[in-house]
Amino acid sequence: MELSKNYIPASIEEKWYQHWLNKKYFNSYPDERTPFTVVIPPPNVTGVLHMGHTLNETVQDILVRKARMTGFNTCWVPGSDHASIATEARVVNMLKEKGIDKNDLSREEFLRYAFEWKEKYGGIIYNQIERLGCSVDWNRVTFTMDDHYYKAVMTVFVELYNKGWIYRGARMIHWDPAAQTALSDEEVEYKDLQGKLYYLKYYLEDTASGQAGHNYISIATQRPETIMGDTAICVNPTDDRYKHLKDAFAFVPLINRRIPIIFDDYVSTDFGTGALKVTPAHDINDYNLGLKYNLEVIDTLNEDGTLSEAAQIFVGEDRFIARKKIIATLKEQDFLLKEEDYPTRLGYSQRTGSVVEPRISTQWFVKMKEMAGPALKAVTEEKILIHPGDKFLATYKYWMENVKDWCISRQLWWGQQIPAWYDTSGRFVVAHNEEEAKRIYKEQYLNPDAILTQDEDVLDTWFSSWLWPMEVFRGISNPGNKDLQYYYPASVLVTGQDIIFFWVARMIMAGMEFEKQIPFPHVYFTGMVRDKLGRKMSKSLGNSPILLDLIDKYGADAVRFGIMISSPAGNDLLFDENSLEQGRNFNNKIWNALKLVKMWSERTASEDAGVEQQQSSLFAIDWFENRLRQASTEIDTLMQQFRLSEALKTVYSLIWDDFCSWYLEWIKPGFELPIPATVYHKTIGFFTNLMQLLHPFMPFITEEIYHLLEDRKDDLCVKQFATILPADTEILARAGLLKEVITAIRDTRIKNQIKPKEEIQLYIQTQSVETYRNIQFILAKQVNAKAIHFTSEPIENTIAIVTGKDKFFIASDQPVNTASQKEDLVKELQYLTGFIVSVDKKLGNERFVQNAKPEVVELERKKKADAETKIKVIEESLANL
RNA sequence: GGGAGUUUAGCUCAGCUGGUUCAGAGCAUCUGCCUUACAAGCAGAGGGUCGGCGGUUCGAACCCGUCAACUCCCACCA
Repeated sequence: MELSKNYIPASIEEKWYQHWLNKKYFNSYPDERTPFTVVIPPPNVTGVLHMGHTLNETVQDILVRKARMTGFNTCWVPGSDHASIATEARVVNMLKEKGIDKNDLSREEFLRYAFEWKEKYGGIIYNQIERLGCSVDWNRVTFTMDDHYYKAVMTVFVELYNKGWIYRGARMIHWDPAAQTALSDEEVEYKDLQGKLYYLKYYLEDTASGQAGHNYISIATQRPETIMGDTAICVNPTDDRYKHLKDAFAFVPLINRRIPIIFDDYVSTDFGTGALKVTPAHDINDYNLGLKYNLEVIDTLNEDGTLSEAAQIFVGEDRFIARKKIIATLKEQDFLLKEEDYPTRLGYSQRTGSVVEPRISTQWFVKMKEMAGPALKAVTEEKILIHPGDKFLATYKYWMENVKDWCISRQLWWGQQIPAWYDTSGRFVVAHNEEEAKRIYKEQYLNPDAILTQDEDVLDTWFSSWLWPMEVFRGISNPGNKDLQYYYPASVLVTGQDIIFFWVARMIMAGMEFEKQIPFPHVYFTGMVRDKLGRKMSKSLGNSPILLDLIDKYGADAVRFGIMISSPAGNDLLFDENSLEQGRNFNNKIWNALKLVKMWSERTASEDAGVEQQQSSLFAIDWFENRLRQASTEIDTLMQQFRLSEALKTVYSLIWDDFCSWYLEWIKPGFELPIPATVYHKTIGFFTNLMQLLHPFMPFITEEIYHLLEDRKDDLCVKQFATILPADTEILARAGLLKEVITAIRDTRIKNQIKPKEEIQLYIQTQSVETYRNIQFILAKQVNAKAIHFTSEPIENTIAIVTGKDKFFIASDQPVNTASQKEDLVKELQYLTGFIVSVDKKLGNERFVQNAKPEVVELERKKKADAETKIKVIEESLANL
């Protein structure tokens, strides 16, 4: 069979994914095995997967594949999230481009468009998950608006409502004027920016005339466009500047509304002018003041962020334009005292990016306090472990302890419609469906003929996502079913740290509330993917690569490798295509190793190699066997600790360095010579083991090679890992010594400008000739020695090297440079002498000998002894020069 | 304003219970090689006051204190 020069991923990836699907390896059904369950954090149906998803899915697939090969019944549930506000925004835009205005559509018509969109983009996402090689159970695809899911959300809403944990009320909420909907606190992102503080004159009432007098009170504000909503001025009661203003009134500039001056210690005397304009409709603090002092609430903004009729002036103007115009007007009419720069923070809608407005609005809320308790306990009692823990534990705790009620209603169409039905007078009932609503209404209000209409609003996306680990197994819609019992709780949740509050915390709450059980015992937080300069990936910066392009260019395995190798656990990942290149190169390295080994297959022979070669090969096999055991143990441990990047590095180095650079070179037969059959088969076995170790990380190439190495009926994908045997450290140490000798001699060759092709004569002066007997063949080959001789005397006119206790003499055609040799040896000698001084200092210290552990002291003694013998050997060599 | 985290080679990071796996890895750099799998490769090398200062200890990258820089989260001061 002819193997291509380099590894070509495309057709191989396609072939094996299809094969795995045909074999139904990814489909899971409850059985007697222990389950390993992972539920995908459902990507939004709004678009394509970004690098954050790529990292996330790769991590999950590694864990799942490893578990599948370790005897677990693995079930990885894929799916997507309807992403209410984000998707609706996209669909509205898409319609706008087609010349369709959402407002001209009925709810049903709009939803038809939205579902079309979902079909299209959901498909794209699933295709990408497939291309990455994710071993998800495609029979279990779940969408957060599936019928059963919808039903589950209704059930949960009704249950919590009946428990008194969901309520409806007018509250100050964050309003997104672009999407024209309420937001939860979590959906608001704050950004620091440079704002301006405007100092305005509010003329005081002249008590005699009842009109504005000449005196004024100066007030600082960032938002002059809200003055028309002012209903009071507030100062601190202890502020001497304003004590005389008790029971006084002032007039709002431009509109001349008469407002009282009130006193409350909420106002700080040292900020601005110490006087605060109170606008209850547009500021949370002002709202609270308003409640306290029973102030009028004047909402001067429309839902779309333009000024309302109540503002009286600039009606219909956008809030930001209105601000500019008002400033100009205030200036003209001499109300503006001064303006100054002021660093401030503004809240932005996470989804639409527009500046949010605090606004009083009637919405639905979930009481969170009760649910926070058990969810906090689950983590503090370590029933749920967060990885990496130290970073997030405090954040999680703080949030749970200070959690506020959750605004769950959204003025959108795309999502689960709130199951509340109103009569014409505003009375309402909450029910699973309209029929039930009618029945309940009839019982409650004794009016069978009332016309009920359902609440227009839908629920926050996260109000469905928080049920994900349960409802993907129909846990809410079909309580206690077999799948739920078997698969829930999931084994691990892998997600981004940015949604710890949106999703993780709430899933834990929901799990504890509805299943009385944690949803997962482990949470693994991946970092954020940034570009190589550390910037966030964004469309506008153009630094967000397209996953499918990367897969086309490098192959899925290389993408997985690249993103994992540069992804330290829990830290942000600086994405650099360079690392994908490294992954591609790794593919080629493996591919070429395969080519080498396959070449030998045509030239196997019975044991007719020379004795030396046979011995050497046996040594190499013995060593690699144990190295493999050692590395496998390390990899296992690392993976259990979720240190996947380090585990991958270990496999990488095991394959590239140990297997390719050392082992294969050691057993490589001479040019066009046959290889002993046993050595060949051992090597195939090792190669297979390596592919198995690597498979969770790079599934495609490993499966391909698994089948190219030998004709097989089974597949690597489901090949179970064998029990790892303990490694023989003695053989590992001997190989270590051999490598050290080889490297030292190669180094010497280069330093002495001995051409790579030139063969040398190597003399070894050692006390233990036996050590070298069975590795002679390897040694000679690796340093390009024509022959190896053992000697008891130094050899004249050669280059001498000291490694450990042994001396090596290199005879070559190159003239021997005694001076440089001498220099090297003297340097080494100086180092060792200094080393002994420091060790002696330690050993001479009584307190060290007394306090340190005996092993440590013993070790120091050994160090000293070793150094002393080495010094002796070097001194001898120097004497000979 | 509150809290958490980070600081080790040019870059990205390991370094677990203080002591030989203690100063490491990968990438990058430099030198030499088209050596019979691989130049997307091979062989070799250089590179660090472990952020600063102080302390504890026989012994500190590691523990304590302090200062500095950076990052993130949370918070209603107009």
